[in-house]
Amino acid sequence: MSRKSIQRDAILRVIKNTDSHPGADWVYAEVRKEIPNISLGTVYRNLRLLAQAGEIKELDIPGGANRFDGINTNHHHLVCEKCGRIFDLDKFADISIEAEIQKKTGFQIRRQYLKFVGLCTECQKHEE
Amino acid sequence: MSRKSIQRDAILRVIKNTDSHPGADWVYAEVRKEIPNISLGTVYRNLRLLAQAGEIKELDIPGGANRFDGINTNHHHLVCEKCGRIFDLDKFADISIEAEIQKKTGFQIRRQYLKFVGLCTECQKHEE
DNA sequence: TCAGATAATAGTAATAAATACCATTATTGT
DNA sequence: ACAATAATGGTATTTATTACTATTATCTGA
Ligand SMILES: [Mn+2]
Ligand SMILES: [Mn+2]
Ligand SMILES: [Zn+2]
Ligand SMILES: [Zn+2]
Repeated sequence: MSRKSIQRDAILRVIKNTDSHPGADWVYAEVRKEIPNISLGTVYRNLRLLAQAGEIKELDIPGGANRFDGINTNHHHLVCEKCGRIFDLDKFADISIEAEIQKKTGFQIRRQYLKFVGLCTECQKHEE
Repeated sequence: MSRKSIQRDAILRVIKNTDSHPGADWVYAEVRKEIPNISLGTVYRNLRLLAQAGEIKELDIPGGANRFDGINTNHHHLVCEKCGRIFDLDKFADISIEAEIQKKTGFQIRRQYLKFVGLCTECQKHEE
């Protein structure tokens, strides 16, 4: 990722300016408002590159497309399995057993992902 | 899932008898040794049903097919991003902030997933 | 015991997400 | 400005997973 491009800048700006944890398709639609002929492949490639570079996060979601997160600080997520929305969990930032696990298992930990799957308050209302 | 079938029994037995967290394709190959003409769709359908029923777990893996886990007790995972193997993390069983989160956010938590992504001891050796 | 109801399957077609490819364009260091 | 080459757009392809449907297997209860 050694040269810059207006496409990558736009993609990064879009993802940094929402807290909705969007998928690649939403990012594509947003960036197209600025750069109408941007390729979907460019969006995927740059989202991947930005995630590898640690500028954004990529989230694996049960039964759906991957989602991206412009916030790269340590935090975790609530995933609603009804509406698909993803909420941040800032307060409980760190699962601090990482060092202990590294020592006991020898596994070299690079990233940790904690997600709670369930129903958001909205969707609880609409359940009978 | 009200009627039983020999296909579903075989699928469940296969997944309960390995600790390798296999994908659907591996389960398919294994069950075919017993039931050579079983359909891949049947494997997928039953893995999903068994996961919904809570008999097995389904794991979302970065950049790969979903994996399944015959152990349905509370435990978490180490995912090696080089070889793709998944290791159990039994000792540190429970992220116990669940009740606190439910109270503070109102989110109704049904399942929790904690995974650490990095390099297993094997793959660390083969890195320069 | 067996006949009707219907859940489950096999085989195949279709979908959706993500990646691969490649000729063209844009960026960067000199 | 120019050469080197990273990055893109447009398209084709792959891969995982689901949908469809005619047939088969399971279950219930008369
Ligand atoms: Mn987030
Ligand atoms: Mn496990
Ligand atoms: Zn919801
Ligand atoms: Zn490994």
